[in-house]
Parts: sequence; structure tokens; C-alpha cells
Amino acid sequence: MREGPDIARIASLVGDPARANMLNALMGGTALTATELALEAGVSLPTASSHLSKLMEGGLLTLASQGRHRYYGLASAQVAGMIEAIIGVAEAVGPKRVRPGPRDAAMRVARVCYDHLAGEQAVAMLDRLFDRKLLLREDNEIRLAPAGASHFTALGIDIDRKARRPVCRACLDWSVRRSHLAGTLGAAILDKIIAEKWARREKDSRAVVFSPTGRQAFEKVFLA
Amino acid sequence: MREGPDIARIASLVGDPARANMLNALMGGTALTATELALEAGVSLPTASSHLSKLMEGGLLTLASQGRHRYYGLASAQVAGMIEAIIGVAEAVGPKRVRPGPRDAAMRVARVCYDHLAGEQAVAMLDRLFDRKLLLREDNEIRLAPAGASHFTALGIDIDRKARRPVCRACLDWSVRRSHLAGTLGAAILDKIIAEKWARREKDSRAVVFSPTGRQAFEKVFLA
DNA sequence: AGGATGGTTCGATTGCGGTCGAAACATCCC
DNA sequence: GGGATGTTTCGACCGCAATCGAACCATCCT
Repeated sequence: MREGPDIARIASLVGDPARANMLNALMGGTALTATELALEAGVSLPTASSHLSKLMEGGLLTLASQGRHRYYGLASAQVAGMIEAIIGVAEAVGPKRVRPGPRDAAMRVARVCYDHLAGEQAVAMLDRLFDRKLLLREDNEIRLAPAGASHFTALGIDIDRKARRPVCRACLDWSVRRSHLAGTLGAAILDKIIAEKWARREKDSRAVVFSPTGRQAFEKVFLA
Repeated sequence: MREGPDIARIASLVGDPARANMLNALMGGTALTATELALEAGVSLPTASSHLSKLMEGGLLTLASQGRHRYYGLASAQVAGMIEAIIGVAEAVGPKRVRPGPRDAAMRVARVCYDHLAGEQAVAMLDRLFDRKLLLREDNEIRLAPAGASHFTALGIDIDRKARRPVCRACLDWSVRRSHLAGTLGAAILDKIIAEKWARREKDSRAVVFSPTGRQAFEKVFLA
């Protein structure tokens, strides 16, 4: 029994499903709040909080307190690299993914992520918004372009610039491994989708189901 | 909530102290028997056997049966790379052990990483190979330059281009936070170092110790 | 065949850690 | 101040997986 760095301690931190999901969500590079991470991980808030303090104690996360919000992020690129390496092995070793059930499929297409839309639809939407130069990539951040500001107000989407939350934020999607749009703008867009009755939230699920006409409307506006 | 690759499953395999010790022991690159691994891990034989079957099922190990001996080894260089990455994080966040022992110092200078050389010497070597344009950086990958191909064959280092493994790969070093050379070329170079008796492997350790003349020879060939 | 050595399976025990509800604490907003 | 929202702490519950001894299987040796 030879002594080395405590690799078991680090690995076991990642080895819990809830914590793994949190870390995966944080792989996008943007810090998230405890509540968001609880949702991503699918656990209650107390449980998430407990996990987060363990991850902090283990040195895998950093914490930035902003008022009553506490943003958790990966501690370093080294940690991110480790997680990438683990993901790599997991993909190589478990190519067989269990057949996704119907609800699972719906979740992949569109679901609620905290207060904004996630899933394939949301990822496609963000792509298009970049294409149309309504949003701009800046390093790991997203900025609202001037053209975007007028565009969204014209659509009746109110952009709350005063809120403490950022207007735009990238949020990593677990189904597609790409980013979708969070922040107040992301939230406002989801509000509109629900308000216009383009889609409804599935009961007791994060899934968001579009009606046929609603889907057309949504695609016309956001995926055109 | 649910995600693609089951990273928690893989990480939790490494997250048990007994299994972590086994994997750490296997990082030396030589396959070991169940009894040896039980000893390394400090657990009874039945316990070790149980762990080993879990690691096998998880795809982290390969098994080679030879008579009544069963030799367990790491399944792939990818798995080894993942473990290196975890070690790196553990080193970075771990309570720095007071005074790194002599063996620790040797490990930092040069050690075996699965089947290739790691440590400061290996990092310096890769730097020089880039400088001399024998290897080329390409995004995150490493390519063998035409000049490099002839150079290594002239040194009597055989490059197996047909193997499924890549010829060159970057592997992150835990002691220095930089990359060293893995892949078939990395393995071939380590082979040469041992074959030429420039260095020998420390018993029961991953450390690689250069002899004075061997060090000179190595530096002349690879660090010139 | 019989004994010795290497490995695995079985069964029972045990303790650690993940989980949540309720309550406490902190911060913001009006 | 008072109410709302975000977050952590507390306490209790429960399940799972790690552990080992003993029995069982496999292979080698003579």
C-alpha cells in the first residue's frame, strides 16, 4: 500500500452522479448558482449544497459571491482537463447508450433549464442568433449586439438590463454537448414561448412540448 | 440530469481507495497478478478480486491469462492518461506533503507513465523536439514531421505507423504542468532508453533513474 | 492421484455517505 | 421593518458497497 497523492479522494468526488452532473454542467466554463446546479443534477437544494461544499473542500470549485447569489465554477483548467479525460474514457468504454425513452426524447428536443430553454431546439436557436449577428461571442461570454437589442424589443421581448443577472449567458447542454442561451434574455424568450402558447411544460418534468403550429411559429422567429 | 457518457461510473471506479491503489500500481506499465495487486492495495484477496472484476467490467483493465496466473493491466493509454490527469489534480489540491522525499524527487525528474517516459526530462525532451521541428504542434495534437521520421529511424527507433494507437500524443504531466510525449513513438523512446541502459527502472516504483553516462547520452541525443 | 498455490464466489456484517424536510441564515427589494 | 428569494445547516433515514472468512474452482508439480 504505497502512498501517493490522494487520487481516490478526487475521483470519488467526481464519482457521485449528482456531483458528476454538476461538474459536467460547469464544463461550459460559466459559473452557475447552487439552485441551477441543483436542477442540473436533479437533486434537492440541500443535497446540492452539501455536494457543493464537498467539491469546494476538495478544491475542484471556486466560489464567487455576488450578493445573495453564489456562483460556483470549476477551479482551474486543470480540473476541466481531468474531467475531459474522464469523459473521454467513459465514451470509449460505454458506447452503448440505453435506448432513450419517449420522455427522454422530448427532453432532448426541448426542456426547461432553470428559467430558460435547453435542448436541441435551444442549441439550434443560439446558433442561429450567432449567425444572424444578433448575439456576439466574446471569449466564453455572450454579448447582445446592438442589432439584437432592437430585434428583441421589436418582438416584444423585454430585456431587463438592470437585473443583477447577466443578460446573456452560455449554458452547457447535456444532451447535445453545446451551449444554449441562459441569462435574462434566455428567460425572457422562454417566457414568450409559454405566453404565446407555442409550447407547454410537461407536468412534473422539465420537458417542453411544442404544438405543431407553435413549433412553426418558433422556427419562423428564431430559426429562420 | 441524465447525460451521455457515464462519467460518474468511471470516476467512482477510481474513487475507491483500494482500486485507486491498484490502478496507481498499474501505472508502471507492467501487468500484475491479483495477489500482487491485493498486496499493493492492502486488502484481502477476495476483496481485491471483487475490485478487479469491477474494473474489468468498467473497461479500465485488460486481462491476460497465463496458466493459473492472471495478469491485469491498464486497458489503454487513454485510461492511463485519465489517471495521470486525476493525479495531477490531486497533487495540485492535495495537502502538500512536507518535504518531498528523495524518491519523490526522482519521480519528478523521470518516471514511467504507462509505457512512455514522464517527468521533467520528458517534458524538456518534447520541448526540444518541437524546437528542432522534428515534431509539429497541430491544435491539440502532435504530428510527426517528415524530418522527424527519418531522424528517429536513424536513431534506430522503429515507428509503428500501423498500430491503432497514434504515433504521437500529448500526455499531461502532473509534476510539471506541461505535456510530455506519449503514443507509439513515446513508447519506443522509452524502450530505447532502457535498452541502451541509459537508465533503469527503480524497483517497486515508477521512478526512472539515469546513470551519469546515460544521462549524458540521453541529453546529447534528445536535449541537444 | 494428491497436494500446493493462485483466484473467484458466497454469505453475512458493517459503516459510510447520499438523500430530503424543516428550520436557520443571508441578502435583496419595497 | 417586513416579506420574498437564495443558500446553508441540522437531523434522521436508508441503501449500497466495501470488507473478510470460508468454501469452492483451476492449474501446476511430482
